[in-house]
Amino acid sequence: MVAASHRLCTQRPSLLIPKHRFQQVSPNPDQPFVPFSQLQQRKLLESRLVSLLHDCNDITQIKRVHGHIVRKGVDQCCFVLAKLVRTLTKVGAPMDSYPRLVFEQVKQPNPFLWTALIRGYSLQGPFTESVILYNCMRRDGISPVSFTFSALLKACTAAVDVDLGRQIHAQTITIGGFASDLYVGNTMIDMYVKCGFLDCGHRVFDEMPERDVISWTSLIVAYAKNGDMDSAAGLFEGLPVKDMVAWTAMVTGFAQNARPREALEFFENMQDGGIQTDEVTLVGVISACAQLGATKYANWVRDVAEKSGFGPTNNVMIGSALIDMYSKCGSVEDAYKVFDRMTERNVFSYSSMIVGFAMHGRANAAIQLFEEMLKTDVKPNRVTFVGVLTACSHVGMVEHGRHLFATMEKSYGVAPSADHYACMVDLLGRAGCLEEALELIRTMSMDPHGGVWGALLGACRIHANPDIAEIAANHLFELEPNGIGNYILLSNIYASAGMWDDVSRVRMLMRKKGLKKNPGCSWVEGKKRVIHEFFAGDMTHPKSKEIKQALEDLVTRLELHGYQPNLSCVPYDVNDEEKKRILMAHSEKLALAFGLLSSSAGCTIRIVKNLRICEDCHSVMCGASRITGREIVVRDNMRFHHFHDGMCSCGNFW
DNA sequence: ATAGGGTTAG
Repeated sequence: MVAASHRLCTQRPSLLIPKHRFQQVSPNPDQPFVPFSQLQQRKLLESRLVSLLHDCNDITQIKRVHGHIVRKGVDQCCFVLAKLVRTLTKVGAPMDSYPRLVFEQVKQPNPFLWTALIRGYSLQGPFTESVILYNCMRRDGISPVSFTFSALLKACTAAVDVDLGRQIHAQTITIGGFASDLYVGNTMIDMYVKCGFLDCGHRVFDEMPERDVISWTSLIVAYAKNGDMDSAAGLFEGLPVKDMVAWTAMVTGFAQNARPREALEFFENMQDGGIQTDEVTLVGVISACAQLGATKYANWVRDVAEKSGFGPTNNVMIGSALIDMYSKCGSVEDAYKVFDRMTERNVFSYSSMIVGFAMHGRANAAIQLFEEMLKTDVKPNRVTFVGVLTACSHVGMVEHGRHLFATMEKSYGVAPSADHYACMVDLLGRAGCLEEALELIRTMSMDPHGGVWGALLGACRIHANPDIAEIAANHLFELEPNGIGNYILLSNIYASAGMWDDVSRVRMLMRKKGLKKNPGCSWVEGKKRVIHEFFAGDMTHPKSKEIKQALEDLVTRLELHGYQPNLSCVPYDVNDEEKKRILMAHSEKLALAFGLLSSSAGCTIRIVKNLRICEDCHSVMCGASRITGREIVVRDNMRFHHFHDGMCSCGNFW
């Protein structure tokens, strides 16, 4: 019985119908007309019903077909009903209601109908229901099919339950041959890696008798998510046939691991190879551009997106990614244009825009947009609050921030996380309330992370408070033993307070740990989307001579306007001449000089820096914007600085 | 049936 229905169900009769019909109508006088057998007619009917179900997109359509099934008297046909259950699952009908009822009305469900139900629960949960059903199925003596195991493994993945997954893995081996099934193997890899057992996933991969591009891609993604792009690239290299999804996994992997240049490199190779691009690829590429801050490149990517048919008006994800990209490329206006054009907005779109305003010091715009958002159906999330609180912090709106923080859980259902505490510490700290900030940390119900203590340490630098700085730093040294920035910040705080013994103590500590200062690096976009990169003291650029000369000329002019090099920005114990030399070689100054040389008057100069901009460079940028009449936008690792006519948007407070 | 997706923080 089981075997018979099995044979019935594995056929895809829809492809056979035209052929049968053709044979019937072809005139052949030698062959008498043979009517369809009852079985043939029934198969024809079933395949028609299945294809009807295939086109159903909502529950009313499905109900209509169901009525048809009942009227035609095939309401016990498991093949058709399995399709019905799968379709119901697809449109999101709750498993316990309609799909369950369909299943329970059948006297002898076949493996496919069982599996359709198991699969439904593995998508919607409760995931234990999938396992219960599997056990019932075995108890009734029904043999599972490979699809059954895929569905069960998917439930394990969704429930992040590797123990159950291992049991099912064992079953696929004992029950007979299922472990060598390609689909089962692929789902198994996915289960192991999503549960965090990459090595197990790799072993399954190694043991599979047959693999396809999906097996490889699952592993590539797993390595990428683990931060191991080199292994991912090694696998990708060995992948015989690379499809769009595999390429996209590489592009996205590099983007997510802060290696935007390689992400773009892969994207370009992908295009050269004639591989199609879809919205998922573009999201990765846009995110890479955002990290690079490369405006011309960004505009090109936007063109590519719109030519491929994806723009802010028809795709929320692309739109939100573009908002982020334009904000990070220094143009909050362009970001807002995108936001404005979007026909559909979700929490990502709003949060990205709010964060964008905050980054650019447009706190009022951020808060206003937040209030606008509250009038819509879109609910704020953790990120939204990080954005608004950051905005308050940058303009010193202490009271507003306090109020938001106090009410966010009650009014909006977002419980403050350590990140939000970090924002509050930043807000209070910048406003000079260092003790209150420290007290707030002490009241936290969760463990404060590096961000919280880091915000306090940063505030101590602004307000020159070495005592509290020491408390914050000690926590940071424990939490982030290799975070070089913390040591430098603390030593700078001691240095400005003239506590030289403590300065050398911190330096000793750094030396003992073998920590070296990250090299400062800035980049600026030249002509033709080429990105020019400068390290501190870097003389490797082909135009180094001109750059050095241009910088000297600029500084000479600035000195006439009262500029004096801020020697305290050099935390080394060297003479003043040497300090001046070091200051003149800061990467952001090199980038500025190159930008002035290589762009025409009236062009905004956009510079991106990997570290926080130093005070001396900040004042040079201010001065340069005045005497050259240029707009200068610097993105450092924290925020944006818009220099215009001698002033900066950060209000010299960063 | 099975693979790829956007935002935050010192």
